[in-house]
Amino acid sequence: MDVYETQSNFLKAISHSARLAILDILRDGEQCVCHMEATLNLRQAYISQQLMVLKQAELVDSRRDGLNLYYRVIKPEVFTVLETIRSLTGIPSKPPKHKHANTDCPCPKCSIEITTLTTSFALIQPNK
Amino acid sequence: MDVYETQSNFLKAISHSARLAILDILRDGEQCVCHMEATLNLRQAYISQQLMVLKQAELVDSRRDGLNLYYRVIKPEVFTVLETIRSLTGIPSKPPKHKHANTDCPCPKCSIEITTLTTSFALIQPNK
DNA sequence: ATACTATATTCATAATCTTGAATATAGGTG
DNA sequence: CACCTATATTCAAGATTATGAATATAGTAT
Repeated sequence: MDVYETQSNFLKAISHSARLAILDILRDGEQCVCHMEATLNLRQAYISQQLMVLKQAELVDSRRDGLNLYYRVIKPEVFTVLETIRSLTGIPSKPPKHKHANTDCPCPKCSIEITTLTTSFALIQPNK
Repeated sequence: MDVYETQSNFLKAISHSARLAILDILRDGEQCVCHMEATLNLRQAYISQQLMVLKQAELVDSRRDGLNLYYRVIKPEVFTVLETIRSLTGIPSKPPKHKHANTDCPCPKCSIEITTLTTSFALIQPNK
């Protein structure tokens, strides 16, 4: 496969608002699906679909802990790309870490960190 | 428009092999369309279409000099993105500058620089 | 086993992107 | 003005992506 093809495939994997939002969540470390669901206010199946795209692109991987699956970014350079894009599009650099946008996520990890919760995020609209 | 939307639109503009190839050509400064045509071995109308996409994304701009239109990248950060993507996809960093892949470009600029020509590039296949 | 929870997969349709073909236009030249 | 050259635009069909809905599965707990 052509080098530009390889690169465009990679870019295509992240050229999607929901996937960008997911990656942004993973910026602060692994998170379970239920957490993304609660934070992004998107249906579970939908998030799972997008996670599969990221996984196929070998950008993320998951780890099971009991009932929950924790996803994490395995190619940290992707954050460099996101930061550059952010600056390119004139979006203020790193927004405040959004560990948890609400308290609806019941996973153990969230329950613990819930105490330090402060910020909330705008919902993303599916597609444009 | 949502921030992630803005970012994904930007990414979509560059998630295309022909456009990546064009940007790569523009890495070394402005170039006329005829030059890209000769270098990439793609039809003029096609290249023009892709240039319009890049232009709409405000990634490039053009300057006329006589009969020729010279395009240049106006957001250099895009090269940072390309470099990072290159490393992400395991493609050896900057390839040799490909000023001119062949001698078929008749524009004044090419005629002058033609003397230092050495490298050639693999053709890109439209789409995947 | 049964039931429950968290997450994945399949399917169908709509929306968007890709690309070739034909054609138009703008600037330059005689 | 007539004609050439370089580049842009329009159109249409095919390919790919996005996404909702329904459903499946894997791990846990009883």
